[in-house]
Amino acid sequence: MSSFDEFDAFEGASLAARAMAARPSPYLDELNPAQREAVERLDGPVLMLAGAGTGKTKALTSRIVHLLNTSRARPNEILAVTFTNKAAREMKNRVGRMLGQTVEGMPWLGTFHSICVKLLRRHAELVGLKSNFTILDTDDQVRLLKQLIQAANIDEKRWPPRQLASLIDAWKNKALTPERLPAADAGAFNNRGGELYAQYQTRLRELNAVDFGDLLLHVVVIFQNYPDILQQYQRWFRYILVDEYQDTNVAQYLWLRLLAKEHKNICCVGDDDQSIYGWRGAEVGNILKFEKDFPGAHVVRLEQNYRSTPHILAAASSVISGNENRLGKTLWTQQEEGEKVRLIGHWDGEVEARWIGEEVEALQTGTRGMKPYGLEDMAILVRASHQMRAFEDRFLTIGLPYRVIGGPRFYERMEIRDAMAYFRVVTSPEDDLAFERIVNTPKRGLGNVAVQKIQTAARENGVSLVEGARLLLDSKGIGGKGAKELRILIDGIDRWRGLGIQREVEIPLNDDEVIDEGTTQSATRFAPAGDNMPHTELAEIILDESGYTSMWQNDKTPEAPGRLENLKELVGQLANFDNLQGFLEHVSLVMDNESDDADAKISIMTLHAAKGLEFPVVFLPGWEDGLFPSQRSMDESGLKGLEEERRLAYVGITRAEEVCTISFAGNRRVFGQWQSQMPSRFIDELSEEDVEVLTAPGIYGGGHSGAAGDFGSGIQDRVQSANTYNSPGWKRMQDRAGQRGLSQPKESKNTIIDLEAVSSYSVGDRVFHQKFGYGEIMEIEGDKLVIEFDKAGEKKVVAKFVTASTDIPF
DNA sequence: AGCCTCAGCAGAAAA
DNA sequence: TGCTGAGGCT
Repeated sequence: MSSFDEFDAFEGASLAARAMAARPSPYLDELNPAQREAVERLDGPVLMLAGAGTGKTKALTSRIVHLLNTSRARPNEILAVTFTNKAAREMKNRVGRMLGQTVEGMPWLGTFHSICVKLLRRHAELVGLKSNFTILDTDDQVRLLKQLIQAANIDEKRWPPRQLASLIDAWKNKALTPERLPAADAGAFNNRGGELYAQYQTRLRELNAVDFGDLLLHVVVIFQNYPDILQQYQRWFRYILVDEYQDTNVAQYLWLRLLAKEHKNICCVGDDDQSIYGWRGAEVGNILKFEKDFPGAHVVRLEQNYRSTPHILAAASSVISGNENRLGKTLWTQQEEGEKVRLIGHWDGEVEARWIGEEVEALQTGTRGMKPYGLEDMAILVRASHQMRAFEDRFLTIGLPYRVIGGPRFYERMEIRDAMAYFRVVTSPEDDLAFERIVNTPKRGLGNVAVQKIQTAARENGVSLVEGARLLLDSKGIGGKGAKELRILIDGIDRWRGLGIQREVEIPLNDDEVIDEGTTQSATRFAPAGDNMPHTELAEIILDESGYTSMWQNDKTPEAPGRLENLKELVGQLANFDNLQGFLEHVSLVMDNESDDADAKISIMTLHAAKGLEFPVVFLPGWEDGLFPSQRSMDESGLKGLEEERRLAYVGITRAEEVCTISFAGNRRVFGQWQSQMPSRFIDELSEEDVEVLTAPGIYGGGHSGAAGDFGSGIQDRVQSANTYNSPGWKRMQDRAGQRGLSQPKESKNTIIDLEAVSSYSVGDRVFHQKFGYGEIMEIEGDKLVIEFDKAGEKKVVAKFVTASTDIPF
């Protein structure tokens, strides 16, 4: 690592010749001067400091196009890394669009992890793996660690496997192998951390498996231990581009520095003000010390914002200016003035959700003196996911279509993981974790005792679990119904393996992947299915014959049909791959949960999930000290934590294009307990001239609600006794509250009563609801139905959200 | 083996 | 409050 200290000025001479063949570059005319500079300064280290909404992706993609257009590099000599598949996909698409062709020829544009998989498959043997290693996800990782903790006789109550998993993850993010682990770290986890980490790595090698952290770590280790291999890649990648540089961790940083050492043409794009993943190992320091790390670095600031109106931008700037360690940018815009950031306080979280629901409907019809907005133009961004529930409940009640972004990912669903485990058992004989997962799914009468026996048999003979099970059966070490079922399963696995047998052959790498010109490289790969059974068909056979499909067909829970749908989708996706192996890798690494559902719905998501997105209308609820900024974050990381929370606030505000509404509640129920809290300190930091304080009719407005009167005195008392809160927003709110405006009914007037939907039901009907499952109608009120759900209890739901059901109540 | 009850705990989350 | 996991009961 220290060998990096000299990173001298670049040499671009040999490349200048290539630039001779430059073609016209119309895309340059579409850039502003800063973007243009970032695109045209191709040689040497460049740091592109791109503020929110300043056309970062445009600059980045134009730069790639420019590299190709000026013949500085061939498509396969450009390394372009992103964090998410979504970002990689977008870059690919945009470059393709600009070039007017597909970018099949950019094999090194992808996520850190997908690129590392590619590298690691080539050199797996250097870290004791085979090139067809399995990639474990967090769940497998935790199950494995649990076994190790149990074997080490450690109380897993006091020392939970999850905790060890995150420790190991953190170490890998810092590029610490077990050997390099500092004593202080090794002493973590009841003094057994280092030991367990080493055992875990050994076990992974035995299973021919890696976890996500290994993908980077192994490659870094290979680069560090095999200079000749590193050199090959250093030479090959003439130009390196990195997106979201502020999110890189130590391992990624080392990886990049190693690769950039030869040509020194590295362009990192990022925004220190949007660094919100410190808890995930990201080092803001990486971007802050870029100029030191890469001497001669050129810094370009993109400061013209094309997204938000001036008030929104100014409010965001005023908040972020509270942070100390910043590189500093001044965002500006040419847009016209627009709305101020709107601020409103509520009595409690429920009132907040109700108010936002009504406000959304008002904005749809344009009754706020603004143009009407569609639901797809609006988003609610929360700090913690448990805040979402209040909105879901409310929106379900008033029949407002919404979509939650971020939930469980497709491949994290139980049925997908089960199906994949079956495929893994068939394709990788050593995959014990997969076998453990499916051995009793569906139920085969193979419980704990049976699995223990199989494990013992496997261990004693030094074979995999499948082989252990076979031996156990042959030696009659297991009997009864379980034995019969186990035999059927083992026979099934043998048969499926036979059906899907892939010819393992040496085939040359694709031309565009060749790294070292001159030598022909090849790798052991699985040939595309030729005379074998098509793998889609094989997949269906596995799922059917194992009884997995029928398990869900016989399942009566409301989720079952959806799960079968997902399985169908999974098999459908298979058609896009040459074989099961390729598919498994795709699912663990690439498959995400993007719903292409374009229906008009308001989006609900966390602030973290919102990074990179933008919406005309944004709601930012829950700005209360303790929730946002999060108490836990401040307790654990002190000022650093607070600054990251502040950046999160900045990210939130800058998602808004035209209307940004911040709100807080005086009281909130957290884990069933009522808590009252102060408005967020970030509210004080908003520049007064960019904020308009709203009062909620019907809440401040007096009238019938008992809570109305309480609000003023309750929160005021707390605020005055605390005597710390004197924000401009708060003072104005007090003034307004004194005025006692008009009272208005609390229920929305804009909900169109869909009597047609109601009239098709009567009391006693059985119905089905997407979220709550089956239930019976108890009462009909207007356009709403009171339904007693079998699982979820009594709920009031808008009629159009349920469908008639013919199922029999159990 | 599988259902049920009770205790414990609760964070943001890419690959 | 509501989910998860472990252990007890049938």
